[in-house]
Amino acid sequence: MSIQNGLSRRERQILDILFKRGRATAAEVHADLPDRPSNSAVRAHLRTLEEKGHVKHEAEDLRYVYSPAVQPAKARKSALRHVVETFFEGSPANAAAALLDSSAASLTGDDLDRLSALIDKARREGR
Amino acid sequence: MSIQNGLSRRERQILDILFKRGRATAAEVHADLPDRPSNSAVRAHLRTLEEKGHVKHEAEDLRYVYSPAVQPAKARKSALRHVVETFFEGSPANAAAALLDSSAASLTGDDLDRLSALIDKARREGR
DNA sequence: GAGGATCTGTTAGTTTTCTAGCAGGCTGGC
DNA sequence: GCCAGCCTGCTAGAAAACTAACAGATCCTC
Repeated sequence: MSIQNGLSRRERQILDILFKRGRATAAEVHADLPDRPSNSAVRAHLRTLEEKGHVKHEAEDLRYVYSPAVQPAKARKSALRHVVETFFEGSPANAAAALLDSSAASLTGDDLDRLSALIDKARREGR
Repeated sequence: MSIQNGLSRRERQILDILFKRGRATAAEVHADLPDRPSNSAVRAHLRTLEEKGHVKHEAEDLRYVYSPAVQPAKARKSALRHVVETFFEGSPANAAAALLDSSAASLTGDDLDRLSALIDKARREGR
C-alpha cells in the first residue's frame, strides 16, 4: 500500500510537489499546483499534512519551509513498490524492463554502464 | 501528471484494484478494499468512475464486470512517468537502478538476461 | 511611526466525497 | 407461485475536504 493512500486529492498533489522539490514554501507549493487554489487553502493543507505527520517545517527568516517528513529513500521505495504491485503484477523485473524500454533513447552511456554493473552484481549474488 | 490525479481517495483505491486485477465485479473490488466500506458505496463509486470515463463495465450473466477504460500499457507508462518525475528527478535510469537494487535478490536468471538484452539494445541504438 | 508587503493562524461556510438504506429486477429451489 | 439470495439504481444524509476572508505579527521604506 502506498504511503500516500490515506490522503485526499489535494494533499497528495501537495505532497508530490514537496517530494519533487525537496523543500518549498507555501507560496512555492501554491505556484506549482495545477488549478490554482487559494494560497490560504494551500497553507491549511500544509498544516493538516504536518498534523498527520507527513510533512515538517522549519522557520527560515520569517517564513516556513516545508519538506516531507519521511526520508526520500523510503518514499522512493514505497512509491516504486506500489507501482510494481498495481501495474506490474508484483514483478520488479517487468517494471524495470518497461522503464528501460520506454526511455532507451534518453539513456547515456554512463547510465547503461551503471545498470549493467547492477545486473552483474545481482548475478553474482544470486548464484 | 498522473492519470489518477483528479480522483478522490476512494476512487483511486478502487481504480488501483481494477488495474491490479484487470477486471473485477463490485463484490470483488469491495473485498479488496482496505477499510471495508459498504458494498453499496463501492457500487456508487464504480458508477461515478464510469461516468468520468475511467472505467467501463460489461454485463456477465446478470452482474457487471468492471475494468479500467485505458489500455494497461498506457496506464503503466503513465504511472511510471509520474513516479520518475516526482521521486527520481525525471531520470528513468535512477528509477531503474533503485528497482534493481532493492529487488536484486528476487530476480531470476531469466530476468537478468532479459534486462541485459535491453541494455545492449539501448547501447547499440544510442551509438 | 504610518503604510505597505508578506507571512502565519483561525474561523466559518460551501462543496465534494462517502456512505447506508431502500426499491426493484432476475434466478433458482422448494 | 413464492421465498431467499444476489445484483443494480437511486436518494438523502453524514463526514470530510476545500476554500475565502479576516486578524495578528514582522519587516522594510518613506
